[in-house]
Amino acid sequence: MQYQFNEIEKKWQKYWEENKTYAAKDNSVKPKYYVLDMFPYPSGAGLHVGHPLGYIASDIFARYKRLQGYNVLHPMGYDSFGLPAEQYAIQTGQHPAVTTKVNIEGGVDKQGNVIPGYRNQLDKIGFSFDWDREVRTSDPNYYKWTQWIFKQLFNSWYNNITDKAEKIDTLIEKFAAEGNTNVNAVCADVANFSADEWKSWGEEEQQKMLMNYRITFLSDTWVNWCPALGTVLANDEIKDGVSERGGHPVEQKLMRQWSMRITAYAERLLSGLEGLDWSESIKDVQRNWIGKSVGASVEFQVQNSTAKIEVFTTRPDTIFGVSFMVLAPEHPLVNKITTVEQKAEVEAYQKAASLKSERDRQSDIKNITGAFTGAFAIHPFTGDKVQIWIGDYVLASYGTGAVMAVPCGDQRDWDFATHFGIEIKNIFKDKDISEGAYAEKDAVIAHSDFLNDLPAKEAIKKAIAEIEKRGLGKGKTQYRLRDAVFSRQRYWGEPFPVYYKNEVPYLIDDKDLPVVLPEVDKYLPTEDGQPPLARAKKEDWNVTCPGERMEYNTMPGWAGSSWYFLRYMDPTNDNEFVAKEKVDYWQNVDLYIGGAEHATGHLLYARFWTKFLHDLGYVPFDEPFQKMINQGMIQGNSALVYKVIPDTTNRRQEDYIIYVSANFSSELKEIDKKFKVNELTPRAKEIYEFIRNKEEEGVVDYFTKFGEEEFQLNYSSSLINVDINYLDGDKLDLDKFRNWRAEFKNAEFIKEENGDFIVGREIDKMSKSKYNVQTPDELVEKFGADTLRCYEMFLGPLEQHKPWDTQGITGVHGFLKKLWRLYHDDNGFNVSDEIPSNEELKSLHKTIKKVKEDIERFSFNTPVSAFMICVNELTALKCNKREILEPLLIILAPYAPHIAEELWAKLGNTESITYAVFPKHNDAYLVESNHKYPVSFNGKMRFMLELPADMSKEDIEKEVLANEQSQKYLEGKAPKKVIVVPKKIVNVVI
RNA sequence: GCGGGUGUGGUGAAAUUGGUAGACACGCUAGACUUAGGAUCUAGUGCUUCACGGCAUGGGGGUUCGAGUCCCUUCACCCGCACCA
Repeated sequence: MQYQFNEIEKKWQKYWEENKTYAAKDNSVKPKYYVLDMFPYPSGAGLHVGHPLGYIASDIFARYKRLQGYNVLHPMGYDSFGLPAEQYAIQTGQHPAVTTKVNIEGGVDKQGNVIPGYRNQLDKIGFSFDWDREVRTSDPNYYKWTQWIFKQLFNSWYNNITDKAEKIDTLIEKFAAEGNTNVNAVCADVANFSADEWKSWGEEEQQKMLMNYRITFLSDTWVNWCPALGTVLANDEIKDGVSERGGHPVEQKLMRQWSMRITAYAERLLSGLEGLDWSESIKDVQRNWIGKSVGASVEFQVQNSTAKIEVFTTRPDTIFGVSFMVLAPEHPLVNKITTVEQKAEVEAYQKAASLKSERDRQSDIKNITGAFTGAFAIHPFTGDKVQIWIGDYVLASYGTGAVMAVPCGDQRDWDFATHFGIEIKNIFKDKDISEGAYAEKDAVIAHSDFLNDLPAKEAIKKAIAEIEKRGLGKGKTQYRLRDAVFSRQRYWGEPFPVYYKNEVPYLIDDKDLPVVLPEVDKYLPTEDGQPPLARAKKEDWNVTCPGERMEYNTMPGWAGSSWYFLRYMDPTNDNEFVAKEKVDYWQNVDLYIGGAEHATGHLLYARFWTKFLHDLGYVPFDEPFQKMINQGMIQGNSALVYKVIPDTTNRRQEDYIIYVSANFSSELKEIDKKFKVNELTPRAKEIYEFIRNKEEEGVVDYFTKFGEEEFQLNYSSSLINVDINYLDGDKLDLDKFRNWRAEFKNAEFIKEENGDFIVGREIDKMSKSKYNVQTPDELVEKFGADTLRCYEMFLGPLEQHKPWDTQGITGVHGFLKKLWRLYHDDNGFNVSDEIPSNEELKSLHKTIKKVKEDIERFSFNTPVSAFMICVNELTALKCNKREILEPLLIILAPYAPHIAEELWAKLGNTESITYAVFPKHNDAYLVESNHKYPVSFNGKMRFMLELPADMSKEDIEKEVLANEQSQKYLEGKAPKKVIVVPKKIVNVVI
């Protein structure tokens, strides 16, 4: 009886759906476990084999946890707002909501392409998702709550004293009672005001003041404007100076935008990483992105001026080494302090710097440039005059846009000083700074007054104390993290629950949420450059706008994905974003699986929102994802064919395109240059003759003749990608290839001796344009979902990147067939109730032990091998005993749930295997009476010796030395030492 | 430059605490059965040597009775970040 995987899989997928087998219970006596996959964007291209890799791993873990008695939450949904659907809408006029629906549910797109649909593709793989909890960020019932969270952020401020976000009401009370003098908040630069002043202000003025404190706030900020996409981008959406999506140029533009005061959370986002079970590299990326530096801010008085220059330094211990100062060219003080003599030079420099893009400045770091302002600052301790320069190695956007330059301790300052011939003071004891700065923090300070003889680390503390004592500045911590821009000038995103009255923003009432995305005539900006939503008239919106207009921006992609894991706990709640008792039960995500590319985007924002919701008491935890695994990328394995077009002067070359099997590429090179026919290697001669024959047919001359029997082939060649579906291994199916496109119809092929045509290989990203996309659907059709699941895991460690290769899939498929045969004979299902032998029990129990241990350490590839070994052993033992075969199904079920269910049912079980009990291994079956000792001499293994497992060390030593084989290796000498490790090895040292 | 990661047969890989390196699978070779579905089974397969043996976990060194595993050093590739004061 054959293993009919297609029938079995359809049957069980239907059963699971009808019986809601994977529905999670919101209250249960079982312990909870939350397994989540990163939110997918449902693109029209559909799934390729790389996408489900992580889903398979998380599904195995979810199923394993159910078998271990956990109540498992394992949901799936869609991050369905986003650029591709909108770009498609701009091109075709089709509403992005329609495109999105087709991409998820399947159908035909506007150009007539059949879209399989994410959901259909996922269903075929047999995932144990609780689909009743599905969410889509573009669903008004979902984004109602994204808008609600936005309102909470708007109505909150960050109190540095309590170190958490608080309701804005508490701030308003303070303002009314005592003004802002005693308020310690994360906010914009604001002047002090009294309670009376506050009360004297009108509504509008008060609102404007509050905007400086709100956690989401409206302000004019320099943003990354991407003209091609017609929108602003966050820092994490830019890679190498161009937009991450599409690779378009980005420029700086001052725009009125919503931002999120994520900087308030910088310290907590940093320290919170400690307790997370994430990879070191992702944590490092986040640490780097947050960029904490501890130091001091110090003020330098400008000579003959009231102006002061504030600098931030991490090395206040080196303050006596300051020999000049550098301001960013954009620094506001530059124009004030520059002397008349230096004015021309400084302005020229400023102009040159402003013309350079951010990217140019960064790529041009070796070129040291700057200009002297002619002004001097007074050193706060020594009273010395120090020159003030401008230079574009100082960034306007970091710190105060100014540095105190310490050339002996900072390489950039050293380079600058050396280049412009500025004095370099050495304030380090016994350090040579003639060749470069000494930047390590382990020096001892010298020539520095009260800091002399102190090691740097102590000097830093002392310097800060002194700076504060003299009122020159204070200890300060600086972060690289910037507030996150939250507006997008796009259509397909969450509308803000905001309207404007006199250009002051106000919130739409909770009872009127959601503010639904209005219909517009076009998905493009208006003629005067307003975002697409400006096309909607006031009455097109579902809410009555109490002001003159609604907000025209929409929220960025990360809005919906920053809290989706909470909505899965309570997806249909109309009264709250998530009910308290549900979030109290489910808590945070126990295991999160997804790509590493979201390190500075989604993963940081979701942590920020979680901490914020925690501060307001809405969620009981302040980290969303406790453990995370980042699956590696599956790369495409492109197939390349060498296309050779012999050139002639008098003939259309396309008539004679020749495709050359990959193994001939070196031979092709032989005839590429001048050659003599009789000197060619046999294979190269083959090509020569092949083309020569063509030549005679066509009266053309592909070969240039140089002398007697000396030729050179004239040709142009290129490598073309062929569809990997036309391959069998590396062999190209020539009939399929000829039928692919008209131009291949009459193609000529130079094949291997055995008649095969071999393609070249290259590892690329999997993409349609390379014809190297493997869809899971094809493999499920051919081999079944269980095979695909096991194979994707069998490929190697989850985190590792690996090229896709279907070669090995037959091995995994064969294993499942072999498993099937254990339960069947020629007449059908046949399992006996006989008592199993010790050998059979041992095989099963060692597999139980290994599979459990491996899954628990997230080693998903090794259990597949363990299953194979077990099935091989049981096949060899001809074991068909229930007591072995029934538990085997349970441990296999997470990997191959369909075949497990089928055989489980055949064994007479009436309930799904999903909630069976994962068997416990019994050590008694694993103990061996004998152990085969590898016997080594001087560390080299020479022979095996089987001895009783409980034999004493002394007896083992005697047995080994008495063994006749040992005599050969001892060569009559007495051993110096014999190392015996019971049940491991014996090593004889001679 | 800084940070993180990876280097093991023809290929994907295994070896969890230092203890038989290469499990399991692909591929390949030979054979059996059947002569078609990409079926199934058996044997072999790191390199080298006729063999005894020797050599092998990117390279070099060290610790150890014993190192893929620990330490030092070096090379290659991949991924982040990058004038961050």
